[in-house]
Amino acid sequence: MLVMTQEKAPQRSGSSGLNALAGHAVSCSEFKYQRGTEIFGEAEPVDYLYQVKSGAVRCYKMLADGRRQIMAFHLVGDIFGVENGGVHRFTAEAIVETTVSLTDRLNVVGEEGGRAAGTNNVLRLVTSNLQHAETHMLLLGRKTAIEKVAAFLVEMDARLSAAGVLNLPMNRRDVADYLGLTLETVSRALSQLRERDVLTFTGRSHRQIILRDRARLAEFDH
Amino acid sequence: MLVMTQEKAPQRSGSSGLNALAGHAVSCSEFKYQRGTEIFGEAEPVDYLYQVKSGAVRCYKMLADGRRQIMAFHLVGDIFGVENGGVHRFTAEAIVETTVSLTDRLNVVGEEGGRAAGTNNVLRLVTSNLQHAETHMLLLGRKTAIEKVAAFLVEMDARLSAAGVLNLPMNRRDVADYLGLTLETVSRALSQLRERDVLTFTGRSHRQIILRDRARLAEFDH
DNA sequence: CGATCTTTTGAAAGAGGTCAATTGAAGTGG
DNA sequence: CCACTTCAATTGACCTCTTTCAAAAGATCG
Repeated sequence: MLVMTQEKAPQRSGSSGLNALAGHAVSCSEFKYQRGTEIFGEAEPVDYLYQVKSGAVRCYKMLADGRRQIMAFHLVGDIFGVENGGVHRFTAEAIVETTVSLTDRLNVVGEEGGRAAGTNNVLRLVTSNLQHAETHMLLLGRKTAIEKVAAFLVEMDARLSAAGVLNLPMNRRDVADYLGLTLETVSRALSQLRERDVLTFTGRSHRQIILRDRARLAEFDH
Repeated sequence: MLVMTQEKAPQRSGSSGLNALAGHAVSCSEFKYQRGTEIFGEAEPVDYLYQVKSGAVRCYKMLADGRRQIMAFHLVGDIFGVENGGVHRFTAEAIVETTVSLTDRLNVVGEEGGRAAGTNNVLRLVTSNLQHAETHMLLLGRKTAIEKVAAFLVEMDARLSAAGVLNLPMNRRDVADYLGLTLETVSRALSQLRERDVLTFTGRSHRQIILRDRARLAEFDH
């Protein structure tokens, strides 16, 4: 697992070498991953901090028999791959063709040493991941299928709704593995919300969703 | 929620007479909470860092209709109550009579500023909480009832097994709310493990559990 | 256009939840 | 020490939500 395979090796893309983290000299460049390819794997050593420039990433854990739980989706602007021990605790994969900017991790920790006015970047990052995890545990442990799907739509709406259209990069199985459901149940919940005029699909793809009644959607998401 | 009620007010235990509330000079003292009382509530401002000296604490979130999800149990030695924003994201309660040592949070951050050789305390703390949350999401989203209960026993065994006896401070409802189950399902799973000779109860209480076959227990916990 | 992948939908089965009754443990006051 | 009460845990019967299995319709792509 420690060897970079051909499939997974990042391809350097030709764009700006500029630094996202209010930056330092260089230490940062961009890579492109084809859809479905692994960015890093569980138990691999941590080398970098990643930021999504375009595309989307899923981070997940798996059980021995193949059951998968997606901990989080990372969309444009999100930073991920922070660990404290030297090893990744989960796998990260590109959901669609994804460009990621790679920052040398030690360099970032160095910045933190600079201590910009009371709050430090890495701590804030980890804390916001923890916050998301806590909210998600409540969802996984205690919400019904329709509540889970509604909560997912609300979350995605806040993240990537452009011009009133929710353009999902992930498929139903990804959504299901994020919510602790099966893909059929996700599909049924979406159909139910459509029947009740909470949402519509744009003509073509069933991954483009228009939220017609956010108030009523919010009612489903307790 | 911001007012300290009589029930919830911590009782100073007989230790060092130094003042935690006044803030800076000395920043650590102990408080005792009766079982079932709140240590801090959701949306309350963050003032301190807590460490369990004796007893046990449950941290949970609730939905409007009363469904509860316990994010974590904190046992002797555990530190909890770390937030980055200024407000608690969940409620913390004493499960049994519990003594907690209270540390001024800013003071701790100050120490962190000292930067003890590369690793920083608060970051490590938050990261280990996040790690636990990630593992727990896998459990909540993808494990069966018996797998959840087995995983719970393995976790508790590692934490508080003394002299071969697991002495649980929490009741079945707490366990259920931790695992995303009902208390009846937890009870049934425990009975099933007992029937299969994986565990026994000590004569008296059903909160004292003897693990008779850790290897087989681990098989249930995938 | 054919092949593959995705999504939806239906029917049946199953895991866990709900409701209810019973037993057991713990604490209280006489 | 013994009723009496209360809380905790177990167990059973039934029900429901979600999963599983299967088929078909749609979308995407070479």
